[in-house]
Amino acid sequence: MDYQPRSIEQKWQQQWVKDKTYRVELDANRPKYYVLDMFPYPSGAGLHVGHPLGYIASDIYARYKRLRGFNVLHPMGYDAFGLPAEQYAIQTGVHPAKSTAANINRYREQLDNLGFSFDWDREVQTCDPNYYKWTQWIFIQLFEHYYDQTSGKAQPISDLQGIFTKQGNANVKAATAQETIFTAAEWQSMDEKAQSDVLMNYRLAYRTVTYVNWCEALGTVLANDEVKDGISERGGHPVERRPMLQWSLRITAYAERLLNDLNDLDWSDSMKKMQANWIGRSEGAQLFFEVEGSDHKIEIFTTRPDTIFGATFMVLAPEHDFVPDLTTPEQQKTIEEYIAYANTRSERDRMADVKEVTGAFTGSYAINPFNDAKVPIYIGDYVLKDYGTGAIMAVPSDDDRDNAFADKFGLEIIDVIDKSNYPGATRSDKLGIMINSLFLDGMEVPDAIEEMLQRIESIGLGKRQINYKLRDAIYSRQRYWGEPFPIVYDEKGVAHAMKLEDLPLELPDSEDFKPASGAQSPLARITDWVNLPDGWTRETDTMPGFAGSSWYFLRYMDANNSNAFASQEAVNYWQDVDLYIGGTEHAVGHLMYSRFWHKFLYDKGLVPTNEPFKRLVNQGMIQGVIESIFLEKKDPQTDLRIVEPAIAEKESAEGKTFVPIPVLVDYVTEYGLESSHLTQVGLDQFRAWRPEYADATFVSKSGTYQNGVFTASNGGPLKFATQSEVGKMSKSKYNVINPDDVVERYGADCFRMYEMFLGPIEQSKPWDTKGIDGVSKFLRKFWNLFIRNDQFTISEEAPTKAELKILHTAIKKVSDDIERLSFNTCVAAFMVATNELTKVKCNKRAILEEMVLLLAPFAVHLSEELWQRLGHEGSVHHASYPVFNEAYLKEDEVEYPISINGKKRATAVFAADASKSDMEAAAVAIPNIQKWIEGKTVRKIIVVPGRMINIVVG
RNA sequence: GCCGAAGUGGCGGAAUUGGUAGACGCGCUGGAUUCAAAAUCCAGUUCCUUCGGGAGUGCGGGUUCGAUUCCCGCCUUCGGUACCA
Repeated sequence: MDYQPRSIEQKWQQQWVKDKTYRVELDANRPKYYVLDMFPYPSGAGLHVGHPLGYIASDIYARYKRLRGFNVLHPMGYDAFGLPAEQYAIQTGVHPAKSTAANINRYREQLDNLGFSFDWDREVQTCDPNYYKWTQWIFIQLFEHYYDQTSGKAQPISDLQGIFTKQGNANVKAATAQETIFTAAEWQSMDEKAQSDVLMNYRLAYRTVTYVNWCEALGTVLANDEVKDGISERGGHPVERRPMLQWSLRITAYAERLLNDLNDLDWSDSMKKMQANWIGRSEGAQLFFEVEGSDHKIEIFTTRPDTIFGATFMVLAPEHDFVPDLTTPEQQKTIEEYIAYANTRSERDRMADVKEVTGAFTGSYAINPFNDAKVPIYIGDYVLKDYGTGAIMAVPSDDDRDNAFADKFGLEIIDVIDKSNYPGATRSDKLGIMINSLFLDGMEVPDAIEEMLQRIESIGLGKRQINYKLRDAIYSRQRYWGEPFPIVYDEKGVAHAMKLEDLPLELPDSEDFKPASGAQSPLARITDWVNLPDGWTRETDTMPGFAGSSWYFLRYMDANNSNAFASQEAVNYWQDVDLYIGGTEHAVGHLMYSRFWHKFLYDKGLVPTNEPFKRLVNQGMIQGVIESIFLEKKDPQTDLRIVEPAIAEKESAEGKTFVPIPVLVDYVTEYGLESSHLTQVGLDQFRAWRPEYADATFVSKSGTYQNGVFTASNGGPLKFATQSEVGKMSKSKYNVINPDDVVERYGADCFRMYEMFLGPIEQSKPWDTKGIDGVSKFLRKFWNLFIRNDQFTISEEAPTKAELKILHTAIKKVSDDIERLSFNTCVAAFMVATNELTKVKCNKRAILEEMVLLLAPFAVHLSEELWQRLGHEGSVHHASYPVFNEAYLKEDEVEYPISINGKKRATAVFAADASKSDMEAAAVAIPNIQKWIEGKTVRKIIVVPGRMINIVVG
């Protein structure tokens, strides 16, 4: 009766589906627990062994909580709208709906293979109209609300219209782009279009012209978090800044709450820091500089009002509205040339040479409000249009960039801070004593900042202000495969939200999904869909990838509800996510947007909690080994074997350099692979293919490779040498390992436990099958505890004290470690217990039954099989967790390590209740210890009961 | 540059509150079993050693009876971020 994982696993997987074992219902009598995984984007490549790492961890935790009596919500779904499916469609002509459905099926098979306890009745797919109906609905809610700073929450736009009609906007404190103040009479005299334009400045979902990240290759705009290093995160295409009419979400209205509420979350510090950095709060002053000979007042933001006497010039962003007016005729040409130059620079170019400052003089001068000094006004692209006010006062003495700019243009530098008391302080540190600053002279910098803030406010020059790096989220995509906007425009171009009863607005089925050149969405070409009666038209952009994922965790609570995004009963019961497991790559995108939407729904009273994810854990990546092979040759001169690493070149500032490869291994024999598993990736370099990609043929300068034989063009013997490095698992590196293959060979229980055994869940580590045999051996050993003479045999005898100790040590260790998500040490604890039980030949029900329960969250199939063989009717996964009893761990005697000056020299066994003085005396008497004390004075003896004894001699 | 995390045997890693450093597993060595191999089982496995002992958790210092753990200063690696005024 050998352990046969595959047949056991298939049997139970089918049984669980039949019995709906993992179905979960709202049950007000039981406490809830919500364990969530970040749902996957179903890509064409399928799951590799890295994906399930987090899913296994969350599954173990969910099962543990279930055994502990919680009503556990543990769902799964698919983030199914988005760019990759569409890119694939464009390349192959396969409709995204088709390829997405096929990918989802494949993911489901792979997931099912691993024995997860998901309640599939709650599955969501973001591309399903029944789902995105509510994505559209939430968007409409955002559209129909504004952020009222007085009440500190979102309020209906209709309220705002009421206020405007009665009193204008002067007293409204709101997150808005509206600058002009109007009276009630003025509001009433506006036509519908004008009123709608004003309201747009208040709505949480609004449409306006903004500078956006335009990606020509993808034919769409991207959100800030979808752009990395000036290129698109998806595909790596160049991105440029461009003004376009776009939908945006006013996430900045929630910046302060998004920042403050991080404090109460059980997230890693680094994750909180990442979000805090992204929000980027800074305190300072907003103030105005007058311009000589002009009515314009330049508004600036500064965190260093103390340095204003050192402000020797000003810099505006090249796109700043005042630039044309401030440019003098003499400087016209220079400025135009500079703006043209700035426009040609892509984001990537700009980032590539950050150290290089560029700019141009407008010819105009501003007046320093505190000393009436005339300071020249420049433009420069190191000043960003959309941060602060797009204009700065430049203080070259205390800011590195301003300093570089002053150097380049030969501008005056006035020292205003004496840093001599602070050696090592850098230019931008807020340290030192004010000089050359009239009334500030002699003050410390922090005091000077406060003094200036007060003066600025008291003379009405400006006010204190808080600025955020966080920008509003650009919400339009000029793509096909996304949620259509539930927005229609009337003949005057006024945007109207669709009514709930008309939702979902389904994505029209079209084969014409390629992005258009220019900024037109593919939907714009489906004219009979776009054009409505009476000259009304539909919005043709679609929503971005983060739309559907910003609220999916709420839908799981009541996934099939057609009257609401989820019933209030369900939302009030399930509340929020207790444990959320997923990758760090979503640190600022998905996690920020979800928190924003959740807070908005909270303001509306639609969800009971202020934050969606109480505890967040980021699982590490499982990396692959990237194996490269080099040709090994004989050097004709020295007759030594050499490796020619023609491809191992490094590009650096000095040009290309070649790196010698130290490894000399005959790949073919060493790894037992066949040479047909090689493919050429460079002149003399090959990559090790997995068997499923076989059939390589190539011709190179060095020779010809065909049918597994390499013939060198210059004759001579050839071998392969390999070099390996650790990196991301990716199809292009031929290092993807499919979990199905591992499961086929070792079983799903072994795969699950091995992934956990690899190391801490939060750590990244390379996949390495070397250790899997250890886990496989353990499972067989555990199974064998139940087998005597090839028969399933269980003894009803009462357990011994020693056996109970083994069991309860395991119960304590495993449950403590599960609580702190330390699954690798859980597996070790199971191994220890199993080894010990094997040693004492224990097959008693009283012990093994509890062990099966303990193991159930990990080896989900094996434990179910054993549970049944032990004679139980229901599923082990609906049983209850073993109860730990401290009494079984109590020892009569304790072994103490005895140290001399902190170094262990001997051990001694004492009764558990031995007194300190007895132990001291006995310890000193031990011969081995005597030897060390001899000729020295015992100064002190420290006895930590139950722990150790330390003798201090001198 | 800034922010964050981490450096422990041949390898993955353990040590939860400052208390026996190296649990557990892989690998390796020796043995049993076998015609033989696989599998299994048993023993050993941080390094050095004159076999008394000595050294040892990235490096240098400090606090402590006692430091992988706390403090100060460095080094390295990996993530994040980047003209944010």
